[in-house]
Amino acid sequence: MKTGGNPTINDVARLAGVSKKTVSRVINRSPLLSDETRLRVETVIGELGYTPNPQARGLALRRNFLIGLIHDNPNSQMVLGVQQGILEAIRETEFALVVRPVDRGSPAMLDDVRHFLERQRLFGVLLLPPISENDELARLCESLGCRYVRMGSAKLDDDHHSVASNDAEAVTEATRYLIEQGHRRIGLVTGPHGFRSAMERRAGFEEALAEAGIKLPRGLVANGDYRFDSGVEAGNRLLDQVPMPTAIFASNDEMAAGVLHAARQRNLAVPQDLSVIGFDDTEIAGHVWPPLTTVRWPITSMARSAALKLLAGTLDDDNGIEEPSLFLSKLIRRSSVARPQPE
Amino acid sequence: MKTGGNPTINDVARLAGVSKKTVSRVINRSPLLSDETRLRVETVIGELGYTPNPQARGLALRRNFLIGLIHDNPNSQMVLGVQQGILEAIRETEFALVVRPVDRGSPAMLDDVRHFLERQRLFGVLLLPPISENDELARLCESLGCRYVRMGSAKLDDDHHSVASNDAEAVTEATRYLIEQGHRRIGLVTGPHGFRSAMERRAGFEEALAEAGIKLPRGLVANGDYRFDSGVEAGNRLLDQVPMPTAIFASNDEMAAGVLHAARQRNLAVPQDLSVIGFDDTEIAGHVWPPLTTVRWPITSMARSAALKLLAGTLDDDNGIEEPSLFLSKLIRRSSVARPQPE
DNA sequence: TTGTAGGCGTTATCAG
DNA sequence: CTGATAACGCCTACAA
Repeated sequence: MKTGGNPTINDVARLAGVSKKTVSRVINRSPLLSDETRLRVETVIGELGYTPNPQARGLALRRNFLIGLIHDNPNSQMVLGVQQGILEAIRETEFALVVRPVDRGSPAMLDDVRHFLERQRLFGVLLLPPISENDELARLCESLGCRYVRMGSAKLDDDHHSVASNDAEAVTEATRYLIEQGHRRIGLVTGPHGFRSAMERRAGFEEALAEAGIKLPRGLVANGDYRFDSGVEAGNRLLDQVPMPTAIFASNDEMAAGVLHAARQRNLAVPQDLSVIGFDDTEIAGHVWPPLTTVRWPITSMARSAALKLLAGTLDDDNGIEEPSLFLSKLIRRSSVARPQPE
Repeated sequence: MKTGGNPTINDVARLAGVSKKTVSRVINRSPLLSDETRLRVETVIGELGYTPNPQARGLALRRNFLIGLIHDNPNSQMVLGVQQGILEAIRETEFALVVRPVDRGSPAMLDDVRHFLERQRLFGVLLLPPISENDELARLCESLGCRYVRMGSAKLDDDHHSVASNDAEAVTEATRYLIEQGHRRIGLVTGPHGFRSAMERRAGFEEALAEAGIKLPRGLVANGDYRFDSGVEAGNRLLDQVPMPTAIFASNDEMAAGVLHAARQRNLAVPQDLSVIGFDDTEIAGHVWPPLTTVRWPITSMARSAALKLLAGTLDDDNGIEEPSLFLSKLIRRSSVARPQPE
C-alpha cells in the first residue's frame, strides 16, 4: 500500500496475486469466480481497507453516482424530510445526495439548473414542489439526459417520473370534518397563485362545501402565499367579515399559524370562537397555541419512493419499478377545532 | 460531436485543430497560450456546449470536487441555513455539496462516517453542531485525509478547522437585558447535558447573574434537551416554584416556545406575568405568540465562511485564509419581555 | 475461471 | 507556446 493515498485495485491485485480484472469481478459480485479466489481477494480487500474509487468507477462505467435534489426551499422541514427520505433510499448504496436550491423567481433559474446539470452530470434528480411543477424544468432534465422524478400535490407526470400526494382529497376530508362539527361559514386562505398545491387544496375545499350545499361567498376567500405574514393578513381580512366565519382552513401550517396570530390579536379564542385547520403538519403545527389540527402528508416516504424510482433498475435488490406513485395524507386532529358557538 | 453522449475534450481538440492538452490549458486558464489559439478553442467549446467531465478531471487530478455536510439534524432551519451558506461559498465553482445526516446516538456513528468518507473520497467536510463537538469525529476525518471545518458555539479547534459563534457572551447580554428590566428571579432552561452549546449558554447566563450579584437557586434551573416538549416540561417545573420566576431564559427557541405553551396552559400572560427569551432566532420565534425575544447567530455567514475556509487555497480568487473564525450573535428584541409586575 | 489489451475523459511530464 | 505520451483507477471485450 502506498502511503499518502488510498489503496487501489492494483494494490489489491498484486497482494492477492491475481489480475485487476479478477478483483474487479469480486467487487462487482461476478458469479463466475472460484470461491477460493474470491475469498482470497476479499481478505486482501479487508486487510487493506480498500474501497473502489467512485470517480474512476464512474468514468469507466460512464455513469455517475450522485443524485441531486433540486428545490426552491418551500419550507425547511419539508426539505429536510425529503433529504431524509432520499437518504433512506440510497443508504448502503454507492450513491450520494447533492443538494441544489434554486430561485424560482429568477429568470436565470433554468440556465442555472442547466449549468449545474451539465457540470455535475448527475445520475438523476429529484424535483421538489413547487419547482417540480415547472414543466420546462422537467423537459430540461430530459433533454440533458438526466433522469428525474417529480414530487407533487397531484400527479405531475407519468408514473415513472412522479410521486404525488392527494392534497385535494385530503382537504376535502378536513373540510368535511369542519362541516360535521357544525360549521357553515368557513373561510379559506389560499396558497400562492399558480401553485398546483394551492389549486388542489382549494379545489378540495370547494368540493367539500359543494357536497354539503354550502355557498362560499367571495369574502370568505383570502389569498396567501404560504408565508406566515400572509396568513396574518388573510386572517385579518377573513375576521373582518360580518358575520365572521366560525372556521378557517389555511392552505398550509405557516399561514394557519398566522391566522392564529390574527385571532389572538383580536382576543378571539381558538377553538371556542374560531376553528382553524392547516396543512403539512410541520413542526410549527404542534408548537403553536392551540396545537393545530392539520393534514399530514407522508413526505419522507414519498421522497424515499421517489428516490427508489429514480434508481429503478440500478440497484441490486430492485423494487424501484414497484414503487407506489400515490401517497395518502391524513387528518391529524389536535385542539384547534371545536363546534361553533350557538348563535 | 457524437450523439448520445456529451462532447469530450477530444471533440473540442479535433474541431479546433489542436491537441487535447491545449484544450485542457484553455479550460484551466493557463497563461502560456496564444490569444489566437485560446479564442479558437473557446469558440469551439461554446459551439459544442462542452463542459469538462468532473469525474475524469477528479481522477486525473486525484481530487474530488464534493464537499460534505455532516450533521445530526439539530433543527431543520439551522441545517438549511447552513446549506445555503455553503452553497453561497461554492456557487460558480465546480464544487457540489453532498449532505450526510448521522445519528449521534448510534454506536455505529463513527463507522458510518468512516464508511461514507472512504467511499465518497470527499474533498472535505463541514461538521455542524452538536456532532461537530465530537473530537473523535474530527480525528477520524483527519486520519482519513479528509479536510474538515467544525462549526460550534465556541472555538472547537484551531482557526483553520473551526468557525464559532460567541454563545456565552450573547446569552450574558440577553440576561443582562432581563436584569435591566428589573427581573431578579430568572429561570433557566438548559440544553442537553454534554452539549457544548448548552454549557456555553448556561455559563453566559450565570455570568450575567453573577455580575448583578443575583443568586440562582437550584429550583430555577430546569434541564431541557432542546426539544419543544422538554421546554413545556421545564417551563412547568419552573412555574411551579414559589415564588415564581418573573422571567425565563430558554437555551433555544423551541424550548422557549415550550415555556410559552406551559405559561399559556396556566393562563399566565406573556410578557405581563412572565418574560421569556429564547436562542437561535429560528422561524418559530416570530410565529409564536407573543413574538419571541431571542438571540440570533449568523448561521448562514458562518457556514459560508466555514466552506471558504475548507476551500482555502483551491479557489481562484482566494480569501479562504482570511475568513473570520468568530461570529457575533445579537439580541433580537420582540414582545416576549417586559418589566416584571410590581409585587 | 482467469488474464490481456484497450478505453473512459482528463491532466502532468517533458520534449519540441 | 504546443503536442506526444503516459498516467489516474476502473471496466468491457475478447482471449486463453
